[in-house]
Amino acid sequence: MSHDLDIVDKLISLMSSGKYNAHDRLPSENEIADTYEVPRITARKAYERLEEMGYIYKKQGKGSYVKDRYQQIELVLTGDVSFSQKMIEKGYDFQSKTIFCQEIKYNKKIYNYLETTKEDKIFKVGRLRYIDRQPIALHVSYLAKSVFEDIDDVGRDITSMFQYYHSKGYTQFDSKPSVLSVSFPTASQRTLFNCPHLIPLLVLESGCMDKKTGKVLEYLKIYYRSDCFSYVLC
Amino acid sequence: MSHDLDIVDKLISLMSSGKYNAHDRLPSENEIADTYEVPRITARKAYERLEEMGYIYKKQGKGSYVKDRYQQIELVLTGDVSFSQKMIEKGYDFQSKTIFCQEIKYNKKIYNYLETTKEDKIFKVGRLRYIDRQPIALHVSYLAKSVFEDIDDVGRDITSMFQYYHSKGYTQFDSKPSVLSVSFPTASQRTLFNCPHLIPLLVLESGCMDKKTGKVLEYLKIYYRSDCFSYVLC
DNA sequence: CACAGCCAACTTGGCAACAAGTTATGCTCA
DNA sequence: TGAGCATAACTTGTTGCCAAGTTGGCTGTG
Repeated sequence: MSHDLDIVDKLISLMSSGKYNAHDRLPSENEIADTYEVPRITARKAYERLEEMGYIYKKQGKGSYVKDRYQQIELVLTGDVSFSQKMIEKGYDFQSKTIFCQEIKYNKKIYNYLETTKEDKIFKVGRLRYIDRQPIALHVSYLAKSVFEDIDDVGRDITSMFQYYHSKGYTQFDSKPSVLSVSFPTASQRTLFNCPHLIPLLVLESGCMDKKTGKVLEYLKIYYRSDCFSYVLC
Repeated sequence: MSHDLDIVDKLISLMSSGKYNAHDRLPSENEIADTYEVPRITARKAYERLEEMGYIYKKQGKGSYVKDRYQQIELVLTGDVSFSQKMIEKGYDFQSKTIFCQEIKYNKKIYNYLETTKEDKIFKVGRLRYIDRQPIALHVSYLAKSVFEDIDDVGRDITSMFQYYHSKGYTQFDSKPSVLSVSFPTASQRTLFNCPHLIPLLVLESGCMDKKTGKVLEYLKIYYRSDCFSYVLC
């Protein structure tokens, strides 16, 4: 017991065990250094990590405090029902905001996925999802202009993707296989989510097809703050 | 562009874009400090973070180098087929080692899940999974002694859980709903996985029931190194 | 020329001293 | 007595210096 990561573990277990509660003041860096018999710099590093992991916040001249962790929202990972509908059904204070709609430069993977050619244009539509006014998920939909002619005009006004599909005459859908992975937020994602760097994001890649024709309508990438959710598979 | 996290982002994008490849030597801390016009301590912090995220390794007196990232193994998240079978079918160099089998102290959640009482004993069986000799997943099975009388004797010899079930007369199974979450490894998990602290773990909680009687046989918790896998949902 | 050894110029690692911010106490003065 | 200000004792934040490790080139010697 001497490395800073050991102290991180220790403090996390003390916080989750209830020894320290939300907004409690933690021991000062010097106290930590004394109790664990390490130089202050080690105690300090431990606190810096905890801050980046979203467990604590610090106030210069005052001390370090336990952060209020977000509630764990149960999220069912299936493609059939829209995200907003799921959230509203569960009774959450849900909001959604479309934050961008812009053309992307050529990208082999996405163009192949949408079964389109280099001559086509593809737009990405970003929608930020809020629960209790906190941004907790980012949906990025990639749509081809050859399929959705007016996407560059109306993209920023889309609130529900399914509604938009309906207005284009697509009424029944198949979901393509979903791929899950974990990543860390980039600078812009950190800004959007207003979150520390070391909060991992759960990334869900999927797609949507028209059931009748089999045409690929959308390539979808969803980024979830992993500290806000637990995910239920069926 | 001045914070250490911005430099982390920048370097990650340079590495993934192919500007720096595996085992390439990265600019020294001082060079980073000069190019981004920050004090060396900032450059240093950025490198420390990258090291803990598993992107780079450092050699004192020599420099910092790009780490060989693990291949992404596609893992299908369904409870029907055993983990080892899936891996072997895909042609991976797969190994499994049972590393512990011990009684746990009373824990309400697990006891309830296994539908047993405080008088019962519950054992946890830990199996570490290797691919290409690298530990990449930890399976922890919780089994009740009332269901598996000889678990404390033979627990350490179990290689396949399904085989063990068969030997007890259970032949057909139902999988309970799976819950997914993300966490960071504890000290012991870090030792087992031989990994830096900031590699997130994907945690899959599930259970196994006997199809005929509906009896809950097992509470299962699987920890996957998130940097080794991409997960496919069906 | 060949080779051994030394030294200088890099690298990362660690730490101590100082800076800045906050608070509480106690002193001064009306 | 009471209000206000100075100060001391904490807190976290920052920086710069030196130690330790590695490399490669230069130099002296056979």
